[in-house]
This record gives sequence, structure tokens and C-alpha cells, in this order.
Amino acid sequence: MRESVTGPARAQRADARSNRAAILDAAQEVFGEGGESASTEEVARRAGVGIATVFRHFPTKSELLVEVLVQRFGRLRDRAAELTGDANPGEALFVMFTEIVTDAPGKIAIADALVDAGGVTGRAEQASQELSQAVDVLLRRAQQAGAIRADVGLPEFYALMVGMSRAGAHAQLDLEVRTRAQRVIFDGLTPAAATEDA
Amino acid sequence: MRESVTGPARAQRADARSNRAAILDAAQEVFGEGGESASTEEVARRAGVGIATVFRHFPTKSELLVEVLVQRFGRLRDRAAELTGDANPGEALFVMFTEIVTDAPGKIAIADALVDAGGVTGRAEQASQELSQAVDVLLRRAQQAGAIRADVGLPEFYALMVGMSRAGAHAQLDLEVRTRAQRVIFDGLTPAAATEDA
DNA sequence: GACTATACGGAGTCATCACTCCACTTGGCA
DNA sequence: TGCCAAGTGGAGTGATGACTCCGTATAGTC
Repeated sequence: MRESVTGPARAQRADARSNRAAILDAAQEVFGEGGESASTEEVARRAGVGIATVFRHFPTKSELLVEVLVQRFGRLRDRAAELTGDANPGEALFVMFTEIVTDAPGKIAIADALVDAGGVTGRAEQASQELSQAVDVLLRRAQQAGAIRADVGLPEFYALMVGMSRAGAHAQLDLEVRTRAQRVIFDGLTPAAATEDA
Repeated sequence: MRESVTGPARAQRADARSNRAAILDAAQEVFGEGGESASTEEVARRAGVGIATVFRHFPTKSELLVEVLVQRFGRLRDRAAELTGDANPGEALFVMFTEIVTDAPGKIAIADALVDAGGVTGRAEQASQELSQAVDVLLRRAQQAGAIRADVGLPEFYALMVGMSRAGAHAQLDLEVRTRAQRVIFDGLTPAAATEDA
């Protein structure tokens, strides 16, 4: 896409390409750990390049963050698509829930840093929407299979997922506690659990 | 307590006392809105005092944040104690859950800012523990009354609560979505919803 | 009303961080 | 092997924000 706008642009040099990859990897780590407070300089150090190089590849801290997020969302979206073929739709949804929550700590730190940097661009938003659409498909399938109560929509399912993600990301929940908390949610999502009062 | 350590310390001047209060109020607002990125200068402006005055009352940004948090936790703890007398223990627990989640947006921003400022001192931690103990009492009462499944402990209950708080704080959930998500959790907390597999 | 300890305001200091400039290096082609 | 466009590193730069210094104002007392 970038090429189609600026023309067929001469291919990058090999060192530039590998530096770009190293920077992205380092950024994953650094922003995943340090979140908003992590500095671009630390990314450069971890990637083994100068700061200028980071800024040449990603003109802005925001753009680097966006790229990292887009990659991460993309991976999860692919995973959701994969799970759409699963024979047990209810189980598939729960697996997805768990994977997103597990993946969350780093992602959240990065997303927060991005908000902080003021740069929630279209690209990140689009990647996030693609993921939520993929999750929506999983949710509907599970409902059609009768594994999930019908009065739950994507927004509240997402709220529950984001909630568990954030709870885990900040409070460092140990696995057992998180599992038990998720069981409560999963049980609550069951058709049998639905209560009917206003 | 402060007096007992430093001696009976001559009383503060009236203007100092009211400025201190104004600063705390302003800090509630400012940090509640802006979180980590809010500046002490903004607090001073909003309180109608100079920056030096803020720093005289609270020698460090951290200490100001701690004070704000302690107040907030204290208020919720009192509310929990109040609800402990409620005739319907299950309902009381849900009310507490909802109130904590509702109160959360500002509190979370402040807590995050505090972590960011690196100063989670004993005082803030203690206030937070007092709150969780008060919630624990509510939880046990509800379990004894048979309103809540027995296999749920304070940690996972807290995880669910913190999760909803954080989901709401960051994603700006509208009331209806939050209500539906909470219903899923409440239904899942019901004894009838408990599943028994490993 | 005068006096002074207490408290105040805001200009200044210092550190940090995103981002730039430019002299130097190097991949890739002839 | 030599050339040079493409790429690099790191010392700046400017903005921001926590915190300090000190001359001025005022609450509270006689």
C-alpha cells in the first residue's frame, strides 16, 4: 500500500530492513514492559541502533506504537479466524477469550502509551475493529450452537474480556485466581445462568 | 497521628487549612480526569494557589496522590461497613460492586499516576487493604446467606471488580453495556451457576 | 494598630524526552 | 574494486514538568 502511493519505490537495503525488524521487536518488549513511560531511546538501545535510526523508520513515537499494535491485533485476528473452524463453538470462544486475556499485558501497556502519545490513528483503530469483528463471528457461532446465552452482545462480551485483560495486566493476577474469575464469567455466559428480571 | 509524632504542633493558620483542602479537591478532579499525564501546575491553577503552595503542603507529587487515594478508599470502606448492616446480603454485595465500579474511573487514573510516580507508600496500601477487608466481610456474609457460590474467594471477586472498573474507566462503557456485563458476572456468582469440572 | 511567625506566589533550576542535523559508513551495482 | 545513494550514529535542540528560592503578604496576637 505504501508503495502504491509513493510509486514503485526502490527496494530497501538489507541492513535497513533488518534494522526495522529489530526495532519493532525491541519496541514490543520495551513498551510491553514499561508502557507509557518507556522511552524511544531505550527501544534504540535494545535494538542495538542509534535513536536517529528509530526515527528514520518511524517518524514519530506514535507511529512506532501503532505499528506494534497493528501487528499484535493482526495476530489475534488470525487466531480468531482459525478458531472459527473449531468443532466446538462454545469452547472455541472461551479459548479465544483466554488467549486475548493472556496476550493482554503487553498490548494494553502499548495501547495506553499510544493514547498517551495522542496518536490513535486510523490504522490501529482498523486493526482493532478487524479483531472485534472476528471475535463477533465466534460469539454468534457459539450462540447459534446454544453454548452462550442469547441476550449477550459483542459490546458486553468485549467489556468482560477487556476487563479481565486489564485486571490481569495491572494487578499481576496469578494463574489460579484468573482461572477462577474466568470460570465465573464463563458460567455466567451460559444460557442456564440467564436471569430475567429488569 | 501526625501530631503525636512531631509533638502537639501549633495549629495551622486558617488560610493554610483551607488551601490544603482546595488543593486536595482540585487534585481529585485533575488527576481523576488526566491521570498520569496531569501536572501539578494544573492542580495549583485549579485550586487557585501557586505551585509553591502545593509543594509546601505535599512535598512530593506522590504524597499528594497518596492523600487523594487514601480519602477515596476510606469513603468506599465506610460505605462497605454501612452495607454490612443490610438485610439482604446478596443484594448488598452487588450494590457495593456497582458502587466501586462506578467510582473507579477517577480512582484508577490516580492509582496509575501513583504507580507511575513510583510512590506506592504504606499509607495508600493500607487504605486499600482496609477496603478489601471490608469487602471481604460483605462477600462472606453473602455466601453464608446462600446468595453467592461458595467456591469464590476474595481474590477472584476482586479481580472481577477491578476488571469491570478498568474496562469502564478506559473504554467509556455506556451504562447499558456495563449493566449487561455485570449481570453476566452476577449470574455467574450465583450458586446455581457453579460448574464442577476441573 | 504594630509585630512577626506563618504562609504565599512565581520566576528559576535541573532532568528527561521526543525529535533533528550532519558528518561518516556501507550495501549493492558496474 | 571503486562509486555513491541509502543508511547510520550521536551530539544537539526545544519543550515540559517536578521541585526550590526568596522576597512579599497576611493571620493572629498584644
